[in-house]
Amino acid sequence: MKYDFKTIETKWQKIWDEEKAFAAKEDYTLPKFYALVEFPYPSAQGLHVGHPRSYTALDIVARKRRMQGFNVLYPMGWDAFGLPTENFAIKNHIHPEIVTRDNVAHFKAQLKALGLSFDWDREVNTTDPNYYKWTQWIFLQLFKKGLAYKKEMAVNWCTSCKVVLANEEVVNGTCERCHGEVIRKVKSQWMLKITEYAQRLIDDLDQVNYIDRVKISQKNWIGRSTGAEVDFNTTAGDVMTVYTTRPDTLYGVTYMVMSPEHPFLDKWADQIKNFDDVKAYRDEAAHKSDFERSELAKDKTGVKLNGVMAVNPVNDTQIPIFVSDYVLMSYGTGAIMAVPAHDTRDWEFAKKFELPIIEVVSGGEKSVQDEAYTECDTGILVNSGILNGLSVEEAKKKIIEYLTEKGVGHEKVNYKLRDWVFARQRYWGEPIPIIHCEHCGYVPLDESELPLKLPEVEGYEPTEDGESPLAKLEDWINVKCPICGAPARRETDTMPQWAGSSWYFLRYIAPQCDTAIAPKEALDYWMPVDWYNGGMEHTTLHLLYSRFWHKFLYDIGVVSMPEPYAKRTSHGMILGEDGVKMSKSRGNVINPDDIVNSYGADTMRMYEMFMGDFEKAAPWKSSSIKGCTRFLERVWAMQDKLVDSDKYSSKLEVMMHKTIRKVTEDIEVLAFNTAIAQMMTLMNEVDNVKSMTKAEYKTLLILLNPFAPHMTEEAWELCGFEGRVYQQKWPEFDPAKCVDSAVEIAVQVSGKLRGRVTIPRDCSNEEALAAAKAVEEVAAAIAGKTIVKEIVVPNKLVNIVAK
RNA sequence: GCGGGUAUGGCGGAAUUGGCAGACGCGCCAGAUUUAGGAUCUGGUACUUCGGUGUGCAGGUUCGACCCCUGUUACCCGCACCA
Repeated sequence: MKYDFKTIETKWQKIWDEEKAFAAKEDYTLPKFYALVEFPYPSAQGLHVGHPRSYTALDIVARKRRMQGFNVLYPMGWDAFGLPTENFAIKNHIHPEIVTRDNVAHFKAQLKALGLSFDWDREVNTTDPNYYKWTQWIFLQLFKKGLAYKKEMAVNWCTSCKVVLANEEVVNGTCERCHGEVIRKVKSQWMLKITEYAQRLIDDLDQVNYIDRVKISQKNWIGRSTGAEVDFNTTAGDVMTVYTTRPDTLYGVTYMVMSPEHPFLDKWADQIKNFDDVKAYRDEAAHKSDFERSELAKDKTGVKLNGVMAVNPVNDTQIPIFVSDYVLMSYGTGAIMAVPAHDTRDWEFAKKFELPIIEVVSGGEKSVQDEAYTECDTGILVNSGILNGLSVEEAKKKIIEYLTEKGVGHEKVNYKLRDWVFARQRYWGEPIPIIHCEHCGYVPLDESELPLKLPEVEGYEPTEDGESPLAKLEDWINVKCPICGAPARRETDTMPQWAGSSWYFLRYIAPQCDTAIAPKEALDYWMPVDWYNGGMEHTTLHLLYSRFWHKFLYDIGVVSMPEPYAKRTSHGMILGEDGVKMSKSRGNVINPDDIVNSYGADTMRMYEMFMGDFEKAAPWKSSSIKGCTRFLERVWAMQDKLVDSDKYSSKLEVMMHKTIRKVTEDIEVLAFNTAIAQMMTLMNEVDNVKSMTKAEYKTLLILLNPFAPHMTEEAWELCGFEGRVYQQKWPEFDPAKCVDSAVEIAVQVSGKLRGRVTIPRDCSNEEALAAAKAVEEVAAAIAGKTIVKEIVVPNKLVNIVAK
């Protein structure tokens, strides 16, 4: 009988819906398993073949867990706020809500066609007011705890579109859309104090099971460093504090550098004799984009301050101060001490401005006049007063003690992590529930007024001066201050797209709940997420933001554990057939609908799981798909040829146990390709022995069900087996039955393979050696030689070393 | 520049983590079936001058190295003057 995937797949998808086969149960006495995949942004392009790679992988895990007796929560939703939808709305004058609704419907149909076992009753959508009510609620809690605040921030400003751009929209220093000039402009923005959680975000990584490279990228992004803050007196009177990771090189400081944005510059305007030059330099720097400023290859530029000098606290030497844009206001104190002998950037600057270079750590290969000696951990301090003769490590310790004692410095930890800019001047995002009153400042909306719904607007374009389109709605903006009743104005910025995805996994637990994110009891039962899979592109920001919010919710008692995800894995990207990233412009995009239509969902799932190492990028290969179809059809065709027995046959028993073990274990480590290979090997073996019992077939259908759920259910039903496959118990293997009674071992002579011999498993070393020496080629190779050593690796190989 | 990753047949990839390199699949070759093509089935398939040689390259450790060590090259991803 031909396998008609179209009819069969639709049939089973309908049955699963009707039977609510994959609904998570609200029985908190059962062992639970929460499987999570990143919810997609429902773009107009529809599903990408990359999405099902992740979804199918955890679908396999979820289906297996259900058969292993777990109460499984495997949900899906939509991260639907965002720019592409808004841009589409602007261009076509269609409400983003309608665009979103259509895109979601399309995505959902595509996902359903793949037979993924999501619990669709728990679908969430970040743009649903019942959802973003709680996004806004969390923001209010952050605000009340002082973790949300407003700050003047430099933003990317397109001078021709007159709009604020996100960093991702700035390409090579120009606007992504119009290629106009992008400059930095100061704007007052909502910020979240994620930096307050920096240390905990590092420390708690020890509690979770993330793949190493994810932990490493989290740590690198947070960028913790230890060093010291050192106070330098200046002839202007003010104390200039710098941050350094190398306080041991303090005697090598030959000048100082301030960031162009440093507030002391204006303060010293009268004392700086060349203030006009300084001001000109600062203005120039302000007009440079981030890209221009950070372009690595560029020359160091700067202006020396005439009339103000700094004083080195360790030797009272007067040194010049420069202003240069290689020093960032946003890190450390916005000013540095320059040690050209031991820092490449300082060295370049010193060479250009002909400043002295003093070696304070000896041991470099070249003179410090020719090259900065930066990797000097093993060096010895010289020209350094009280530090002379010490190692770098000792010198750091001693100088910090010295500075602390004198009251001019102390040890200091710094992080690269910045506070999170939590505002966009856009329409299609969650309104920020804050009212600004002249008298009372920023006043939070009362929680009873949540959700603060997005009002209707005429157009979705930002205003002339870059404000959100909400700024045009005078009726909506003008409200009374909730505290004093005076006229006040609503915040018109909206939240960034990251907001909704920072806590969505909590909402799946009770998507309809209108009194809380979810009942505490339910949160305590389901959290943490047991297994979260997603792309490498989200391993820094999304993971960090959501961990931060979760820790905050833990601090205020909403959730009971500090980390949201017990385990995090990452899938590799699916590349085009040409081995490069799929993109419309390259024309190498594969549409998942086409694959499902011509091969069926089961083949599509199998292929994506079989195509390569799950964690690595893999190129799509249309010609390889049929291997999976062939395998499924071979399994399908077996149903008419079964031997009526409820036992494993002696011929296949070992193979069955081996297969159960391999599939069971491989799914746990995301090795789907080898799990499938093992089932293929089993089918090859069935061909060899020319028979398969009903018991063997049943086991195979269960093992294969998570991968190819439709075909296996249909075959199960046609065979007249009881119930559904998804209701079966996951098969168990007996380790003792996974081994053959005889093994073929390799025989080497002096490390070279000379033959093979079959011996009984677990036989003695003597027996193995005797059998090995009896092999013709081996005997020939050792004839006339002295045997120096004999190595026996039980059940694997014999190595005879002969001279 | 810094951080992370990768390198194995014609191709995608396996290899119990120091013990038979190339599982499984694609492709290809031959045969069967077929008017033919397609589909399906069976067998073969790293290279080889048949001595051997082979896991990017050069060394090292070991009875034994895709695996460990040292050096090196190429490519991919992320970050970008973080003092």
